[in-house]
Amino acid sequence: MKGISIKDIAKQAGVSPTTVSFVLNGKAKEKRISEQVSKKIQKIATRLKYKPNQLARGLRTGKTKTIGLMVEDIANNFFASLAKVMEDEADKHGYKVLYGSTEDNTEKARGLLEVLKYRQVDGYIVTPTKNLEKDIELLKATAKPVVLLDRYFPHVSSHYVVVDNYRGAYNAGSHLAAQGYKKIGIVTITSDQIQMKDRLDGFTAAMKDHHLPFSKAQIKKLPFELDHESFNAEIKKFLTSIKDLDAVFFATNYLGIYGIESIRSLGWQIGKQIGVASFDDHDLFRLHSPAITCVAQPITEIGRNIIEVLMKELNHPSAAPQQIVLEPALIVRESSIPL
Amino acid sequence: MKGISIKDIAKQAGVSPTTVSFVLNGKAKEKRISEQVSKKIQKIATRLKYKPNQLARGLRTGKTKTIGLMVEDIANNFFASLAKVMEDEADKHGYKVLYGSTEDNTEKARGLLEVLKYRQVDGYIVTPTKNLEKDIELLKATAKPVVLLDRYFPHVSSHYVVVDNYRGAYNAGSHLAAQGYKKIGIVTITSDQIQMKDRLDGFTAAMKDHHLPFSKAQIKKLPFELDHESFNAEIKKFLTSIKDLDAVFFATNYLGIYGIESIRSLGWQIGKQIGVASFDDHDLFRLHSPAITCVAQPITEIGRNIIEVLMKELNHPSAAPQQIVLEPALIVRESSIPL
DNA sequence: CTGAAAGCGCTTACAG
DNA sequence: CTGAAAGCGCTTACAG
Repeated sequence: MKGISIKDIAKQAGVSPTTVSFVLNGKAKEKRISEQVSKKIQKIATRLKYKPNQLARGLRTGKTKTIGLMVEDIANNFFASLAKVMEDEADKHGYKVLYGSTEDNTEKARGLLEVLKYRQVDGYIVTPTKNLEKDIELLKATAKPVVLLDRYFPHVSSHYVVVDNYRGAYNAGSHLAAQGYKKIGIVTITSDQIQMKDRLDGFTAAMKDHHLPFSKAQIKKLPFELDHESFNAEIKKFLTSIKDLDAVFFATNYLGIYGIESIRSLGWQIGKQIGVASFDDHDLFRLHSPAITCVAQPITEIGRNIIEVLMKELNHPSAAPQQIVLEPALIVRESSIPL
Repeated sequence: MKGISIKDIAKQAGVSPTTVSFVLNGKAKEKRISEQVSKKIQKIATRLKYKPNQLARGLRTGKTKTIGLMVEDIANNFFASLAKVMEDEADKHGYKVLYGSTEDNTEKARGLLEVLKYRQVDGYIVTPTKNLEKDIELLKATAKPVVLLDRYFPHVSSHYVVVDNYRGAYNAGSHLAAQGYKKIGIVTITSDQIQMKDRLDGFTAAMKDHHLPFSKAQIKKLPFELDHESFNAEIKKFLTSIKDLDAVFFATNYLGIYGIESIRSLGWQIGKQIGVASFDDHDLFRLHSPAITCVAQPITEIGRNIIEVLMKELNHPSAAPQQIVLEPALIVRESSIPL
C-alpha cells in the first residue's frame, strides 16, 4: 500500500511538486506563491492526509529528527525513568528516540553506535562504557552533537550532564559517620569509570574526614555482569567477612537492592545491626521497612538538561562543550538510624 | 562530513555501483560476479569502513529494519523490563526499536502511531489505549504487521500476546479467600480495556466461587491520570470506608505500590490486619516486609513471543492472526498470611 | 560476467 | 510567481 506523495498532490492541484514542497514547508510567503495556489495545496494535502516520507526527506536534507539514546540498561529504574523524561522533552521539539542498552559492555556499545550512525540519527545521548573514548572522539568528528550521560571521560572534551557523584557519596558517608556508625563498608562495581571512581573517592574522603578506620578490605568491588544469585552471594560473603562492620554504602541502586536482599537473608536488622545507604532512589527504598537512606539523583532535571543541551547544539552548534553537574540529594530514612 | 558511499567504492574498484551493490548484498554468486572482483570490492569496503546509508536503502526497498514500540509508560517496571527483552530479541534479527509512551492517552497514542508510520517502521508493537480500534484497523490495512501487547480488542482480529488476566486475578482472589480473609476489596483502574475488565471479572468470580460477600462498594476504580498523592489519598479513603475489610487486591503494579504506601501510612499491619496481593511482580514486592503476594507475568516469555510473532509476520505474512495467551504465576508471600 | 539507467520521495539551486 | 531538473544513496529489472 503506497502512501500519498507530493506528486499526487501536485497532480491534483495542477502544479509542480516544487510548489507543493514550498507550500507544505511553510515557504509559500518566502517563495511568493500566490495565496490561491497555497490554499488549494493545503486543502488537498489535508484531504489526502499527506504525511511526508521521513526517509526521503532525511536522505535529502540529512536530518532525521531522530535521537540515538544509549543507556546502560533500559530495564534499570534510573535509566527507564530518565528515558521517559527525555522522550517527553524530545517530543516537544519534534524528535523521536531510537534506543539501545549497552549492559556496560564496550563491544555492545560500539555496535550500537555503528547502528545509530548508519541510521543517520541527528544526535546522540550516550552512557559511555569503558574504553569508549576513541569512539566518542570519532563520533564528534561526525559533526553530530553527542551528549554524555551519567559519566564522562576526563580527557575527552565533550558535552555531558552528570551529578556530583563525589559529593553524593561524601554526603552519604558523612551522614553514616555522624549517625555514630564506626566501621563502614562500601559495595561498588568493578569499574574505573569516573562516576564509580568519584563515588568511591567521595566515600573514602568522608571516612577520612570523620577519622573512621577505612582499609581496602572495607571496599568490595563486584563485576557488573554477575547474575542475581552471585551478587547476593558475594555481598553476603563481604558483609560477614569484615569484623565489626556496622554500616554499608551501596554505590548503585541495583547494588542497594541486592544488598538489602542479602542483609535480610543473613537475618540482620537493617539500621540497628547494620546501617545502610544506597546511591539512587527507588520505590523499594522508600517503602522498605525500614526505609532506606539514599542519594537521589534529580532525574527530571537531568533529562531536561540533556535534551536542552542537545537541542542547543542541534540548532546552534558551538565550540564550547556544555558540561553540567547537578547536585544529588541525600534523603535520610530509617536505615541509617542506629537505634 | 560525508560518509563513504557505494560510488566511492565503485570508483576505487573500477567497477559500477551495481556490481558493488551486488557483492555487498551477498549476491555475488547469484549474479555471477567473478571471484576476483568480488574479493577486491570486499577489501575496499572494509578498508573504507563502508556502512550502507539505511535511509537510502529504506527509501528504495521500503524496509527500515526498525520496529515501532508503543508502551504505556517506559518508566513503569513492567514495560521497561519488557522493552529490554524485546530490544535484545529484535537485535538478534537485526532490528532496532523506536519507542514512545502513551500514558494510556488515546490522543498521544494516535500521534505516536502517525509518527511511527511516516518514519516507515517495518512493524508495530502496540499497547493499545481505549478507542484505538479504528486506528489499529487502519494500521493493518497498511500491510505492516501489528502485534498488540498487554491487551487487545475483542472485536478486532489482530495478532496479540497477552497473559490470562482473568485467571491471574481469579487465582489471587481464590488464594486470599482460601487464606481465610472474609471481606476482600479490589483497587483497579477506571478502564473498560479488556485486561482490566478480565482482572476485575476474574477476581469477582473468585469471590463468588468462595461464597464471600462482594458488593460494588468493594470495588474501587481510579483514573490512570491521578498523581502520586491523589492515588494514595483515594486508596486510603477506600480502605477506611469499607467496614470489616480484611484484604485487598491491587490490579496493577503501580496500584500495588501506592497501596502499600497507603496502608502503611494508615499504620495497618499488612498480612495480619489486612491481606494484600497485587498484579505484577516488582523488586519492591519481593523485598518488602512483609513480602507481597503477587500475580507475576512471565516477562521474558512475553517479550520473546512478541518478537517471534512479529518476525514471522515480517518474513511470511499469514492471514491467520497469531494470538498468544500466556499463564501468569501466583507467587505467594507473607502479605497474604493472616496470622 | 558486468553496467547503464530508472526510481524510491523528497528539497533546493537555478532559470525564467 | 512558478517549474524543470538535479541529486541524496541506494537497489534492481533489463540489456548485452
